Amino acid sequence: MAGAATVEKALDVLFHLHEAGTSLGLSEIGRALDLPKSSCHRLLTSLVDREVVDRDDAGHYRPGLALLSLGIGAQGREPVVAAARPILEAEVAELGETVFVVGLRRGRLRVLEKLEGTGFLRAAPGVGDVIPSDVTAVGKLYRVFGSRAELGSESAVALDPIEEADVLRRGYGLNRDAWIDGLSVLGVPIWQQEGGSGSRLVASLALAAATARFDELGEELIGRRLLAAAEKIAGRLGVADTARRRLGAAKQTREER
Amino acid sequence: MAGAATVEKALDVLFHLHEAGTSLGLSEIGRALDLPKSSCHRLLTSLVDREVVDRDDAGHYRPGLALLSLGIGAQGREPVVAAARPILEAEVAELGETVFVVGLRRGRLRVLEKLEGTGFLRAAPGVGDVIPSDVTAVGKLYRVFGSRAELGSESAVALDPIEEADVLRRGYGLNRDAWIDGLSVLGVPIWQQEGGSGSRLVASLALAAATARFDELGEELIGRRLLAAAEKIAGRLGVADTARRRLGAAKQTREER
DNA sequence: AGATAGTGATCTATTATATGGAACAAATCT
DNA sequence: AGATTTGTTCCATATAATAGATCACTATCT
Repeated sequence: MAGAATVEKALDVLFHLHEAGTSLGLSEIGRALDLPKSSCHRLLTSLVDREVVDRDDAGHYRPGLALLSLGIGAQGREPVVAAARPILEAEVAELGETVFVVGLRRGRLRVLEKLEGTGFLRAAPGVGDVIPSDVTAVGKLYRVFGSRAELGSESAVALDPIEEADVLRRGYGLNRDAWIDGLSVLGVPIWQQEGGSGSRLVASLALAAATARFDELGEELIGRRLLAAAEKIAGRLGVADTARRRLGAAKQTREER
Repeated sequence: MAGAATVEKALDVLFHLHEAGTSLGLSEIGRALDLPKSSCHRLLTSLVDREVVDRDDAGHYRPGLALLSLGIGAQGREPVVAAARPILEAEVAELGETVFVVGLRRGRLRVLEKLEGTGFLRAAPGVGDVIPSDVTAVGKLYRVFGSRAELGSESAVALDPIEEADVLRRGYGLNRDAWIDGLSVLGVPIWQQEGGSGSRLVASLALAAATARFDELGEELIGRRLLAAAEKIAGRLGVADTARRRLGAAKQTREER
């Protein structure tokens, strides 16, 4: 891939700071990424200048607050987020547990929006995070409903036929303690109507709760409510304009050559 | 400033996409930033590869969702945000209007956290956004309480002495229709205790409401509640460790030379 | 205290990398 | 159908990134 090596190094630094969790010193970063201190310093100078990276009083570096504007902006451009928000609010108010929306981007599942429940155990993915596609409820959903080869490499491993049948019959994906122990998740598809023809899986709606609390509510109730909520979101989304899609498709095929 | 020119160009592209609001084509970006198409293409390749920029089906570019993780991560590292969140929730529940926390970063005021009220008119700054320091309530606050020269160039213009006296007497900054017409904002300082000695202005807490609704609640009530809330946040923040501060100070003075 | 090892910042010659014009195929507009 | 605009690829040139050494400074260790 003919990219800009310097830019990729700068992004390496940025993501390393993100993953580190704590503020890092210049030498520390250089050692971790195998970059000379001087190179690191130059990259960080530019990043700090745009507030993409923040330098604290001690001279340590961490991700900067300009990323927050950029990130919120990116989220705001996802139509499904705007459509889902009031529905999420209603579900959280009713069920009291965490609900979130997941979308497929570049073969990976990303949390597009989340609203936390009122329970004590709020363990759930963060907004913007990538979640695994093998063991999760929404992952199963995409493997059944998503068009083949959309999902990354993991999708190569086909879903257990029995489980696939279950998903098709019920209309939702289920995951009990497989992803995170003690956490159960139920995910339903959000279908967007397309001009005339069929409909497309634009995102998934999921509810996560401590397994005990999950059973208290009951799988059947949760499934029913979420399916209804997904319908409402789809209604608010409206019909997608299928124009200007052939161009992109043509490009993709050419790239795959 | 000896930075990495290529990185800065890439950031130019990213911020341009952010500010544009809509998805942009390659030629469009190149024309706006005065960059050759080939250069633009190379920069975008790297940005897309890390999902910092997203390319839609039509081949148009927009800020990517990886920025959301990075942004939320950056926000999570601000101690004042974690301390303020439950307090914000309580205030919104009680008053029903939008409250937000603003911090000073690199001489500019940035919205660190926001919780929207239930009213119809929700006009307010977005999380991560920069707000002006001249006409806003929190801007006045920083010009009175903040140590001199902390704020950028705009602070050079001193605050009206009468207004300054008002802020000192009441303990809060006020802004009626000056920033956005029809919007009134009241801001109070959040002081963090420092080891032994004094205390430092770490952020500001503010409430924004339509002017009519603002008067309905009453300036006196809002001021009293917000000052109390700021105290609570300060209490949750604890005492700052003043260690490892001299190093940074020394560096700053050298840079100013 | 004095010495040592660590830090971040700065400088410079060398080299590798980004540059940007031109040419390309595809697609949209007239 | 022709004209224009799009995104993409190529390549010689010149610029910009590189990485090692050095400097100023602070903590840490005898």
